[in-house]
Amino acid sequence: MKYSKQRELILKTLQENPIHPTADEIYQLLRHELPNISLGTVYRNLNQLSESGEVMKITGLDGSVHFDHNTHKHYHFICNKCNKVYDIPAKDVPDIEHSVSEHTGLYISECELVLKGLCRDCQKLN
Amino acid sequence: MKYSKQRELILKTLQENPIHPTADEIYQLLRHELPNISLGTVYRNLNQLSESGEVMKITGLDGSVHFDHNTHKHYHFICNKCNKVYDIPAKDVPDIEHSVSEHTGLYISECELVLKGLCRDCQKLN
DNA sequence: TTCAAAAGTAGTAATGATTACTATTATTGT
DNA sequence: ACAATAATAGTAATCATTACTACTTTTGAA
Repeated sequence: MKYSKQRELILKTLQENPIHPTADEIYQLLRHELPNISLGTVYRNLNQLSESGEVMKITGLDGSVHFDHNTHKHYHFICNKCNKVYDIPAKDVPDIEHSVSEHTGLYISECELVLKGLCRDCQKLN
Repeated sequence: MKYSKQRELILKTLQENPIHPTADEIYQLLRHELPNISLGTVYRNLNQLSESGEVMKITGLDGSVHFDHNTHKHYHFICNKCNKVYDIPAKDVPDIEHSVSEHTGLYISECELVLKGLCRDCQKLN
């Protein structure tokens, strides 16, 4: 993988905007700095970066695809009211892989968990 | 929601084919019995049925959308080798909702879990 | 430093899944 | 039996994503 300014800025945008943006949101943000970056470039780089493990690709319950620069093991929560995506650290979730593989004999390599509900702010507003 | 033969057959197809088919797979299966059913009809009905809770919509880690007539609480596993989708009964998985809401204060209403790895058959073939 | 191979890019076209639209048909309660 | 309402087939439109192409950057060795 060769260096490119575009890839560097995509990664930087992702780090500076921990809002779990979509490819198009990153594209819109980047156009300020790099007016004629191509949307295809954003997709290509995000896919490369998620292949190489530098970013994480999250598919929401509605099928929308978000990207996350947090590569520590963690899960996600999407608020039904404000639609924000929150990180759930692995320590707040019981060990799923181990439990499932013990009960079923399956070998588990990946585990995606998406929770939905109301975040703390939106609970107050009720 | 009025009765329709199309919706009845879509539900029947889903029950008789517990392979977690996609909308298009259901469409292809149904064309044998109902040669000029429309793909749009399949989508419309699957969405209605998942709205009304009669079927379950699953988004795989790759974003592909599958449907499941099993409405008991359960999760899914997709084999990396044979690509089959398996049901994981809730009893094989620790109580995620409770644990997360205790640790985070979030109110959890939905919980989608998709695991990937090797199924028992594909483990043997290694 | 120079230069050619490899990888990356912008811009555009193509794809594939899903939804919207419309004129027609089926279901339902009275 | 009939009018209101919902559903349908078929087609066109949309949206996210990928593929393609001619051109530009990066990189490492001569």
